[in-house]
Amino acid sequence: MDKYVDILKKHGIKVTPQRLEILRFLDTHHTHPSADEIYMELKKKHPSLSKTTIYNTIQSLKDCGLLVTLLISPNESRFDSLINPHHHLLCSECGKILDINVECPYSRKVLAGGHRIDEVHGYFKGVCEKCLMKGGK
Amino acid sequence: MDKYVDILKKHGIKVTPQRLEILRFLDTHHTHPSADEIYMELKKKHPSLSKTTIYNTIQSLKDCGLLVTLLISPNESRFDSLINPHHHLLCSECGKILDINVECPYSRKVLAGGHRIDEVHGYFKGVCEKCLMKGGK
DNA sequence: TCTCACATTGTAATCATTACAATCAGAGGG
DNA sequence: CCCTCTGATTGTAATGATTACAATGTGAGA
Repeated sequence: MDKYVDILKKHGIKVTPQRLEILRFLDTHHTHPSADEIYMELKKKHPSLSKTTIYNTIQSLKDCGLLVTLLISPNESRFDSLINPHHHLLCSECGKILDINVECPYSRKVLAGGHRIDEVHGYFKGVCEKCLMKGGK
Repeated sequence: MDKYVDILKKHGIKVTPQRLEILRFLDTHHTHPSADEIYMELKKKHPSLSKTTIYNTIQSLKDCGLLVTLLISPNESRFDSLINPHHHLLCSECGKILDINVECPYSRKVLAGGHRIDEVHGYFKGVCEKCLMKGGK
């Protein structure tokens, strides 16, 4: 049986082909795609797919804690299937979003000051190593 | 002479009443307003103000390094006049964005891995102390 | 097989932001 | 003090991501 069927069942949401495809895509492509990128890619194999379904499914997966929304791109939301907490770098040259695994003292969702912390996001903006090499900027 | 006149001159951009008002508002109201909130507030005193001017000025101030864009709210950009780097908490109860002054090892724009870092953003999502007290959530 | 709750689809609405063209303003030169 | 010219401001229209909504499809359990 499919690994992703199990995951959906375990989280108590209905298993559908669309949800399976979206979950599989996010789990195997850690490119932090936008909703439109997911849509364009999956439409190839599943032409009747609707963009509304993308948004609905993203919401469902988020509710299950299987997905996080990255707030790094000014134009659109990017999505990342949740494995372990990590930070992200948006490269202003190539536009790619890279995973950054730095030690973060606040990843553990603990914070002084009496606030309750549910999510921790760490974003860097700059130029990635590859572009620095290429462009000499 | 006005403090804000000096700031604009020092950064080599033209001094205009609109820019002065927007800069003053951001410097005296650290509520992380959206473009619309700035617009609504300043329109009271300056009825001919255009929303395009808000966006243009925000861009100019950003280019000068006087302003940073917060991408913590899923719906819109929030703006913060830059004093010292700090992190932010978005409270899901009251919707307010609070400054969080925690020690962050990456605030100094240094990062291993060969990438060039220009901006560091730390976002927390949760419930602020005040709402926790009130709601008992 | 039937049924019903829930998922999917497509279209239309919403809303922040950007593009663009016309007008305005103010610093500097005559 | 007026002219000029560059850049700022304004208003309207376009863009594009996301959401709302209504109609249709589907699959698990009776």
